[in-house]
Amino acid sequence: MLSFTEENYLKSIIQLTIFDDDITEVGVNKLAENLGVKPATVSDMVRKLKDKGLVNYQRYGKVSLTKEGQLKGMLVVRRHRLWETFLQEKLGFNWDEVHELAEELEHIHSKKLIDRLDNFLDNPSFDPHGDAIPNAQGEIIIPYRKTLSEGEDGKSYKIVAVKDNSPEFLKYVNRLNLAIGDKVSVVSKESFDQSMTIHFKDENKVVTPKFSENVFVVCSHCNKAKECKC
Amino acid sequence: MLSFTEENYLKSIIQLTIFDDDITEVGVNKLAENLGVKPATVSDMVRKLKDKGLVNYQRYGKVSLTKEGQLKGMLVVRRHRLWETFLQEKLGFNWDEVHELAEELEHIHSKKLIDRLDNFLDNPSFDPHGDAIPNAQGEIIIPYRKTLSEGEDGKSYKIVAVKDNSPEFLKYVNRLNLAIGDKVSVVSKESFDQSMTIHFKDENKVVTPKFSENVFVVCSHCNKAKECKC
DNA sequence: TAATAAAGTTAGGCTAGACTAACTAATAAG
DNA sequence: CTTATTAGTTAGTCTAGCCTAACTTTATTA
Ligand SMILES: [Mn+2]
Ligand SMILES: [Mn+2]
Ligand SMILES: [Mn+2]
Ligand SMILES: [Mn+2]
Repeated sequence: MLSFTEENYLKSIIQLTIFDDDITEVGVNKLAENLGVKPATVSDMVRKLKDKGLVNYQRYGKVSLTKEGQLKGMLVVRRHRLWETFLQEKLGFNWDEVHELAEELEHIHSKKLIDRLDNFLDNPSFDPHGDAIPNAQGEIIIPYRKTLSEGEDGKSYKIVAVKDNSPEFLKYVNRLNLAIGDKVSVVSKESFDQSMTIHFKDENKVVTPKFSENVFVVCSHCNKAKECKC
Repeated sequence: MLSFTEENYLKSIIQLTIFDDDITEVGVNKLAENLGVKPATVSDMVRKLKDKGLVNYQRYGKVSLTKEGQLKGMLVVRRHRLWETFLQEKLGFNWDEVHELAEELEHIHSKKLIDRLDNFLDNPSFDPHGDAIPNAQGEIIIPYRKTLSEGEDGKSYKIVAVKDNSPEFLKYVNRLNLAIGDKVSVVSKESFDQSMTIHFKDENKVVTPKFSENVFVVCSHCNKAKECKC
């Protein structure tokens, strides 16, 4: 049975590799920063995880997940995202509140509990932030999405997810009166500073790249990001 | 913020004092046994809890809860019993499975979460084992109950709770085909070994004191344990 | 290619929460 | 009232997970 800490390491490695544009390995310093600990601490732990067969690693090398490490990590992600969904769907929490609570709930191990929760929620495919929920086998299908910042002038998009999950960002999205599923069209892009004018709900608004780079979209007509010929 | 361990100590002290026939203090050895650790460990921790103002204690003395310790402990009990209720009511777990899971869930602190859970469950008064659920202020009303072993010949009772919460005991109750809310009448008591013949669902069955001492009942007519004149 | 910077490791130390072994205080029995 | 028993404490040790400071390896850049 893995400790909270070990699970958080695996989850962090997943975020920095599998979930980050198909990079397959990550350095100790980056991992340390992501986990909010010092590199020295990660050095130790990563050796421990290697001894347990959860990561591939050798001195001065990069870290990646083994098959088993990935499975265990994905199950943490599964629990996290199912609890987030529960908190929003059943207890009425806002999408900017669920992450923090899920950080605790994700460490409750019972497979039976989590599979029943899944069922209770009608086997959701996505969490409140639009992120895919891994299945009970730890498999995940991440649909291809692009960021709003990649959008083209005049085209219409549907918001499917957000990259940044911080309460600050999510509350800003709330204030803009936008949510997952909403449609926005790109009016114009300013090449000087990457600011963008977008149109939604009968209004034009200017957003910074900090916003548009953190919003995932697909074509509002064909629901695709790649290979859209609309 | 209290650690898991500290919370477990407070909960344990509650169980051994407030919930155990109004005894008000408990010794280090008993506490150690209840927590599954050695007395030396408890000696240390109890001093720490005293320094934090959560227990009354002095060297070689007994341990009891301060006002604050009792409040904090009762909130753990509240969380425990609400999660047990959730697991049974919403996720369809059996009453013999919920305790173990609640042991983990009870340590998730968010007040907002637990109050919303309470609301989601329609503010239940009792958990799956018939135990009262403390309110958000840590107050609890424990109705007066007697054990089936105290029952009188020929009288009819309603099962309101169980004392032993172990899966073994609860599964035995299941096999007897009994549950909270069921009516049983006492046919006869054997003074030699305290065995009891009880009648329910058109059947007579003999039960040992190990059973009858762990089942709480009230009069099936007036719903009282004390002052019943039926 | 040599110097410098960045990345990563090691050694030693800290705290929480557990343990064992040896001790001391309180209580019960004779 | 003295002794034996039980209850409780202390000292020292261990592990997990963190830290800092000093060091080493790898990568970058002149
Ligand atoms: Mn999250
Ligand atoms: Mn999420
Ligand atoms: Mn319980
Ligand atoms: Mn219970």
